Amino acid sequence: MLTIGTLSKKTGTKVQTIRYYEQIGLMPEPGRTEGGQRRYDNAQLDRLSFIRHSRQLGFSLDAIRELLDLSDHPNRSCHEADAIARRQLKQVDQRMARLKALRTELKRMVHECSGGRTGDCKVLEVLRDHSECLTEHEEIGA
Amino acid sequence: MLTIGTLSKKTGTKVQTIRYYEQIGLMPEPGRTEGGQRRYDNAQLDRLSFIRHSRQLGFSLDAIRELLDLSDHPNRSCHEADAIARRQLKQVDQRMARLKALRTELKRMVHECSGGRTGDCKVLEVLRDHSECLTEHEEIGA
DNA sequence: GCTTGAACCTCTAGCTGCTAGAGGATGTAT
DNA sequence: ATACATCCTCTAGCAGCTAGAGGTTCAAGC
Repeated sequence: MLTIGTLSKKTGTKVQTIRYYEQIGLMPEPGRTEGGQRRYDNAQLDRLSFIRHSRQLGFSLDAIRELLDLSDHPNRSCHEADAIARRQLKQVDQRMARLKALRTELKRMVHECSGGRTGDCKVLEVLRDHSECLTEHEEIGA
Repeated sequence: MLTIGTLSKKTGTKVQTIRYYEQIGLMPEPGRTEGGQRRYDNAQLDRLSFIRHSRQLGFSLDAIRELLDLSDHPNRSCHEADAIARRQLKQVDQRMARLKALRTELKRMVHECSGGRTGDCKVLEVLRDHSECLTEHEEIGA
């Protein structure tokens, strides 16, 4: 039986985050001691590791909820899991493409900075005038 | 003189967002009609465009605050603006590197999916067991 | 001048995915 | 018995918006 602190260390998840996952129903309610402290078993350790790893791969908590559900039913078709992963891959591809465009723009800005007064600063000038941009980058939150 | 709605259309910023920027002090308090409606001039249009464009390039609102401040003082050295842009570029580079690692992993997951039962699903298996990963990807929020 | 209706106003609450802190109870080692 | 690390719940906060309720104002058409 693991305390929440031990689980925290083993998975690299903050204690507060574990409680948060329980609150939103991603982690099941664990057993408690007489005094009311949470105690976890290995199944729960596995589940949290799964969540953690999925987060590291960028899956949203909603997607993880679906993936966990699929994982709990080994006889269903894995078609859905595959679809979720593909969706995630697509998102990553899109984000990378956007970042690439931003990078180009940023590089150009920095490259052209002559180190003089802010009045002549290329960095600020580019920010002032979108028309100077070589690439389109309409989306925010890349 | 522009209404908030016109400003919104011209900059592609939602009306609520413009009011939010005013609330946090990123946009100045505009003039008002007798009835209390906001009216903007071209200086404010420029300022919002600057903010918008900076957001598109991924700058945080705090960074933008600094950049705006620098932009308001044309005689200062542009060293700081350059530093902010370089910092941003570095962040973009880091995010891209992380995304690249994630992409590799996701691609592998999806590629190995055989389309059978979830019990044998490679996607879920990889999520279950981090040790199967070829790359490290410790950071979240890539 | 009057009516209509789109656009404006303020205020509050919500989103994702946590994180931090207050104020107090529990568990374990000595 | 005592110390003190860890646990508990609860509330509020972070970025950066977004949405909705409930009410007012503006401008155009008649």
